[in-house]
Amino acid sequence: MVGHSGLSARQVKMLQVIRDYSEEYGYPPTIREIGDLVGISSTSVVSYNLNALQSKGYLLRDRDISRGLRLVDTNAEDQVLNDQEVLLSEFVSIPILGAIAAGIPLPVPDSNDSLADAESIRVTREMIGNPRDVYALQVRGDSMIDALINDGDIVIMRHQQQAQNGDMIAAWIKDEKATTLKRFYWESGRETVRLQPANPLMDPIYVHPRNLDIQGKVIGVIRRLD
Amino acid sequence: MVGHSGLSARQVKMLQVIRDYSEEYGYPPTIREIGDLVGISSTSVVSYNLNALQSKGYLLRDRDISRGLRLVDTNAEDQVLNDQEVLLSEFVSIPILGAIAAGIPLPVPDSNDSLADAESIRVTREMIGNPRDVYALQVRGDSMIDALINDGDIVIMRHQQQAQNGDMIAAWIKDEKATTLKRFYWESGRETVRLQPANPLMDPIYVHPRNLDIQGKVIGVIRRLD
DNA sequence: CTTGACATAGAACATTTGTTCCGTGTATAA
DNA sequence: TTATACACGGAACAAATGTTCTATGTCAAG
Repeated sequence: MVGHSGLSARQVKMLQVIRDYSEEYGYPPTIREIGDLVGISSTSVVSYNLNALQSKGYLLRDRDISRGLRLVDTNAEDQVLNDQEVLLSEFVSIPILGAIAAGIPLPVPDSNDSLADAESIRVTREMIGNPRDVYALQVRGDSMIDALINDGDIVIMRHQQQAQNGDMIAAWIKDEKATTLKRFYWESGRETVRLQPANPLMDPIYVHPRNLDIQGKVIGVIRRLD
Repeated sequence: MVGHSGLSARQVKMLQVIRDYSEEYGYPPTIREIGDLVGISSTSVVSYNLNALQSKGYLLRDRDISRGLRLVDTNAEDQVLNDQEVLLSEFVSIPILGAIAAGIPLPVPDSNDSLADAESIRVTREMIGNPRDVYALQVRGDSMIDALINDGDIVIMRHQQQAQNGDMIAAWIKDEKATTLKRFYWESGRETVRLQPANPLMDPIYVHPRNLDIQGKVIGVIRRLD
């Protein structure tokens, strides 16, 4: 930066401060902000020097406009943005077949559910692996809190009727007429199934296998906040 | 003009008006000026739509700052997209910058974090909106249970230091030297911030704004079960 | 020494400008 | 129907921010 003849040290500094501030925030500083950055306690002095700078042709002021400063010496500074690299990848469209809540049975996918007429969500393939028999459900209400799943979340399921130990499953408990999402463990010694909430603070429940209807395996949860 | 998915016609026009105005005057327009140029008589409606644009990632607002608007530059990104096929825009690769846990500060993204050397996760674009300043963190431990987020989950964040009411944010609470994920609410009457856990059974905590360091906004959670 | 231009500081003031609050209409779901 | 969420409009409010006014000190010219 050259050619600041006729400017006081203070005015040069003010110009610099205005440039830096504008660069950082995308809009010019206020009189008080300039004062703070340059070390001037009085707004009138800042205004005074801004007028001086204007009359010397270094900037323009717009009267009564907050931040109404325009640097005349606008060197176009091109900011280099670290743009996110966009990569190609495979994806799959998963139909959202309906809702899931504690009190209602899960919708069961059948061949009538074509992708065409259902709402759907697209995810990358690595999210789900093999897309066969995969569908999604939207969570209604907060009855799945124990599974760390909240209203509005989308649960991605694979339709299957068996489960292995440790699988997170969606199950219909017949006695209670309730749907639940829990991890499945077969307690061979006691001939019962232990359903373990994801939340470690919650206690597991034990059900007889005949009282249990496995609806599918949870293979993912997607939560979109806005 | 590409990539205005999810915006109303009014919001698209607002973006255009803000761009043109900033270009012409060197500083952004006020709410009332935007209203005049777009044809909105009420300042609250302009503000309302500015907040919508912010939550969709198109700009940043600085609270209580006159003309406190920063356009997020989608230009560079669009440039990349135009070079490639449209299909590429469906996916975004998000760098996983590190871990998040209650007791450790969050990693802060900077320009050194290139996509090349970080682990990354691919998601569909509709999951995150504008990919600028977006990064991901892997959750370690179960200290985020209150936020319905568990060990191994991946949290997708947008780096920003302000928040609006209702935003789920990642915050560092200085007193307690702890990171937390909660919904942000400014209690204007009490001059404090209420941090509300996602789990409705948990009580909110109240912190003084000076004791709070907003690290970013949570825009998504991804959980992969195997 | 006195005068006047210049530069400054502090405070009061006025305007600009963002925020909040209340009400309306509409579309959708219960 | 009723309830709810969303988008909007208008007005009052509060915070921010620019302007003005008075006063002080310096310095060179008369």
